Amino acid sequence: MTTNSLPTDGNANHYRHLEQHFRYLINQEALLPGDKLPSEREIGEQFRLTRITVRQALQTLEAQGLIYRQNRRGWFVSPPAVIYKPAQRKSFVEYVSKQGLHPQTELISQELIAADQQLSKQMQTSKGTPLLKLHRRRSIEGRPVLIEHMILNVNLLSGIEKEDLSQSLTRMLPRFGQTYHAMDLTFKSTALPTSAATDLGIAAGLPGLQIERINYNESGEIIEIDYEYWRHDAVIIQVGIHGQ
Amino acid sequence: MTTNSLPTDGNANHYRHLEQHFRYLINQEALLPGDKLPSEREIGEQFRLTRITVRQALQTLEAQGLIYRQNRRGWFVSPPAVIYKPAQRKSFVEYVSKQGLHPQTELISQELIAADQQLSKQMQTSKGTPLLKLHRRRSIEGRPVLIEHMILNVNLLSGIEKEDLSQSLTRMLPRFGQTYHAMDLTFKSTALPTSAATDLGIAAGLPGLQIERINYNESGEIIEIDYEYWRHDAVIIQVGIHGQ
DNA sequence: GTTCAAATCTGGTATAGACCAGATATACAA
DNA sequence: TTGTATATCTGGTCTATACCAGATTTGAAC
Repeated sequence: MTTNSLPTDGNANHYRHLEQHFRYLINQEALLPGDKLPSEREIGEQFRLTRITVRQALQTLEAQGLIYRQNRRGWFVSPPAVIYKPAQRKSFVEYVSKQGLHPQTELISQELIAADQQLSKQMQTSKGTPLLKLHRRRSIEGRPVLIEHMILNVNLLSGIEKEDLSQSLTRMLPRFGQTYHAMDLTFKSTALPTSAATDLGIAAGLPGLQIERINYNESGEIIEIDYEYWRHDAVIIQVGIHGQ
Repeated sequence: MTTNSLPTDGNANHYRHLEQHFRYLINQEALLPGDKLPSEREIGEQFRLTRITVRQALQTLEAQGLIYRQNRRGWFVSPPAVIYKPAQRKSFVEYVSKQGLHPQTELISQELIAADQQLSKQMQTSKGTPLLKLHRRRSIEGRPVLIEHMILNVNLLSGIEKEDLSQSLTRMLPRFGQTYHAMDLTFKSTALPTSAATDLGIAAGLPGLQIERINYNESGEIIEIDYEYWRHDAVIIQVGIHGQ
């Protein structure tokens, strides 16, 4: 058999060098958050590496949260992660702004439905209860970072479906005589489901952080259940646990 | 230029089919937790795909937490994730066992040191305070899932360095007149640092979950600071937040 | 200037083949 | 039976090349 390839140098860890190169540029602030990296092909030419090797390096940097990609648009330097402290009960807009970053919320869809068997059980309410399903996308510094699927108990928030639902719910609740009192949180590091990945404009199957949040009012009724899918590199969670 | 390749069929999503195939086998329990998958080369032959394509499918399943790899040993089906509820203050051994899984702890290293400038600040104690650095690996069902780096204040736990430190600290503390009272937790989804990845026997740069935990006693002194690096697919975290 | 179709650029997916290092199994010697 | 050297297997890294689909830019027509 003839071989028509160059030597493969199969264990030289070229992609680690590339990784170091970009890590250095980012640390030195030669590349700033939001900046676009050269295309995979350009990087390959510059470093005399194949695209596969270049992609491996970029994917490693992505796993480390230093860069991210936008489908068929290119690779970009990640903005810093936002710190989320659930116990403070601040709205997304509030805690992102306080950290000097610029939040945005888009309403993707809303739907008024009646609770079926499964949903009524989940929401601890009776069958037929009116529920509002919300689907929103939230961005920081123009980068989509989180997809939200919410289910609200409209019996506790009657008329809420007529509000501007791209606004903060946390701030809206007092007008309906409700406040978040207790919440149950579940965190899980998992691959983003296809739909969430599409909404975030990234490739499916990338690692992400899933947060499930059940919000109770003072009476212990469920106001709202919230499923959030975050870009893995966009958030740091801090929780304090006190007393016995 | 001559072309000596077969058509590349460059957008057929073959690896999604492979992904579905194994997902199905795992769901049907034709493949059980801990089972070894065929080698990448065997899978490639069976499905007439290149190894690169096969690897892409396997890596996607890995991101979803369904399978994991051991360096140069092969791919295996993941055991179910363990649920960790920090507020319950149960030991690792306790909450893993309660879920019907088998925990193990290995002490990798221990070192008695004196607090320098930085450490004393971190531990909120005076310079020169004796500290114990622990480095442990914990496994579930024989699979290493977490690397722990701990720093203990020996002034609060004098003589602890003579104990068997592969045992549960949580259970050991009462003997030293200490109990975990409050804790501050920070969660971050990030790539595993090289050292942690090596200790877990996996490739560096894979996504993981980093937990930082600061444990306080009743007097508000720091007993211990704990840095944990978890396999991303090995743990689900649940926290309840109550009261204002 | 505005509109819209075509060219171009970018990442996504894929084939074919290769060498390396660590883990494992095998066979042989003591 | 017990080591131990060796062959083999497996994933890890790499070259070279190709086509596809969506995003962006370009340029011509209006």
